[in-house]
Amino acid sequence: MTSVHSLRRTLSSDLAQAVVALVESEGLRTGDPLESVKALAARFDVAVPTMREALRRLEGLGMVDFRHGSGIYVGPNAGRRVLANPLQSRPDADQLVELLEARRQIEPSLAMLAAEVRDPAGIALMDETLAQAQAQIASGDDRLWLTNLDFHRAVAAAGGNSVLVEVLDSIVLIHAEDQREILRLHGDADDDHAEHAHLADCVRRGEPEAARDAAYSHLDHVVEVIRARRR
Amino acid sequence: MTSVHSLRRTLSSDLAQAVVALVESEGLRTGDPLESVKALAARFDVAVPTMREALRRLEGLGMVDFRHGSGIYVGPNAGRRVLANPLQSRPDADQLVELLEARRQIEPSLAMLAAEVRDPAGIALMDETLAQAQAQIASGDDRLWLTNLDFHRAVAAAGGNSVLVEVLDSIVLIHAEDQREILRLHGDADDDHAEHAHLADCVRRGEPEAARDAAYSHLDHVVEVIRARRR
DNA sequence: AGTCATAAAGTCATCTAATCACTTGAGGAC
DNA sequence: GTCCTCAAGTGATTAGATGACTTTATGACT
Repeated sequence: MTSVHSLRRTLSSDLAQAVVALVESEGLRTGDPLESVKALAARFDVAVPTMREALRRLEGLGMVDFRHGSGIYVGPNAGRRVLANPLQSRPDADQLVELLEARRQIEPSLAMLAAEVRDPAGIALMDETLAQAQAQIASGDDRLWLTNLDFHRAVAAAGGNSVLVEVLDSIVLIHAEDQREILRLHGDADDDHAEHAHLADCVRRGEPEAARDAAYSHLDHVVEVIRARRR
Repeated sequence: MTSVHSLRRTLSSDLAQAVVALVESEGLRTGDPLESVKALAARFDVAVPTMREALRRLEGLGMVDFRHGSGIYVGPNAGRRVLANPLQSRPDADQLVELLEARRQIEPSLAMLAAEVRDPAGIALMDETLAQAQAQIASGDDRLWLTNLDFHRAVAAAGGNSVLVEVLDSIVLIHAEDQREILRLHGDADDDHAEHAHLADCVRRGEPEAARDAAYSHLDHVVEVIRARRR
C-alpha cells in the first residue's frame, strides 16, 4: 500500500531539490528574489530549458513564483509541509459535504488545543478577524467570506502548532471558493459571526472543552445547511 | 493574510489545468497512460518544450509521472486534495516533536470517527497491517516501520472520510523516514504493537471514547520517547 | 506452434539557439 | 527634485538537434 511510482532520477528533479536546498541555506523567505533562470542554469551547469523545467516543478508546488521580466521569487509555500493541491477541481456537492464533515471532525481538536495553548499571536489574529468581520457585516462587504476563513486559520494558529496550521489551511483552501456560497446558504451572517465569537471567547478564557463543543456545533450547523441544500 | 502571489496566467499553467481536466474527463486513474508529450503538444497546439514545462508542474505535484522512453502516466496524487510537500527537507528534532504533537492532537479524533463509522475496508486494512506487523516482529523484518505507518493510515480509512485519509497520510509522509528511528528509539516493538492492537480493538468494537483515548496515549507515549531523546 | 534475439520506431531527456513580451534601472530633460 | 525614454536584463515560447530508453514487430531457431 506504500506509494510506488517512478523513482528514476532526472536532472530536473535533482535541480528542484537543489534549489530548495539553496533557498534554505540562504535563509530566503516568501517574496525574496532568487537568481535569474539563466544564472541558476549557470550555477548548476545545465541548459536554461532544463533549469526551467525544474523550476516549473517548484512553481507547481507554490515554492517559487516566476515573474515575467523580473525574475524568480520564493513562493508562498516555501517551508510548508502540508499543501492543498492547487490543481484539483472544485468539489462537487458530495465532496463538499465530506470536506465539511472532515472539518467537523478535526477543528474541535484544534479549538481545544487553542484554548489550552492560547498562543498570543493566534489570539490577536482571532480578535482582528472578528473585528474585521463585524465591520464587513455592518457595511455589507462582499469579502466577509474571506475573513471568516481567516478566523478559522487564526483559531488553528492559537494552538501554536505550525503543522496543524498548515493542515487546517490546506483543508480550508480546498473549498475556499465554496465558502462564499456556504455563507450565502447559511443566510444569517450575524448568527454565524456569533458562533465564531462564542468560540473565540472559549479559547480566550482557556476552556478547552467549551471550545471543542463550540467548534463542533458551529461546523455541525454548517454541515446541516449544506446537507439541506443537497435535497 | 490571504495568500497573494503571482496571478499572471501562462501557457504552462493553463496547460497543466487542461491536462487535469483531460484526466478527469477521461476517467483516468493512477498508472493509466496519457498521450505522449508530442501528441499532447499537438492536441493543445503548443511547442513540445512548453508542454513539457506544464507537465513538470504536474509532476511536481505527483499528478503525472514521466517514464523515460515509455510515456506520461497518471501519477499517484491524481484526484488528491491534500498533499505532503515532496521537496521539504527532513524535519529537525524540534520539528519532529511538533509533528508528533500534531498527530497526538488529530489522530484521537480520527480514531473516534473510525470507531463510529467502522468502514469495512478500513477495518480490513487495520487487521491486515496488524497481522503483517506481527509477522515482521517475529521474523525481525526491517520493514516493520513501514507497516506501522500503514496501520495509522488504515485507522483513518476506517472513518470513511477521504479528506481525513489524505490529511493523515500527508502528515505521516512528512516524517516517514523518521519513523524508522522513532521505532528504534521506542525500543519495544511488542509494546508498540500491543498499543496498536488495543486501538484496533476499540475501533472494531465501536467504542469511540476508548479509541480516542487509546490513540492519544499511544501518540503521547511516542512524543515522550522523542522528547527524551532531545535532552 | 512457441521462444528468443535483433532492429526499428516511438518516446523521454537534455541541449543549442532564436524571437518576442515584460520589467527595471539609468540617464537626460525640465 | 520629478518625469520620460531607452537600454539591459529577464521571462515566455518556439524550433531543432542528439542521445538514452522502451516497446513492438519481425525473423530465425527449436
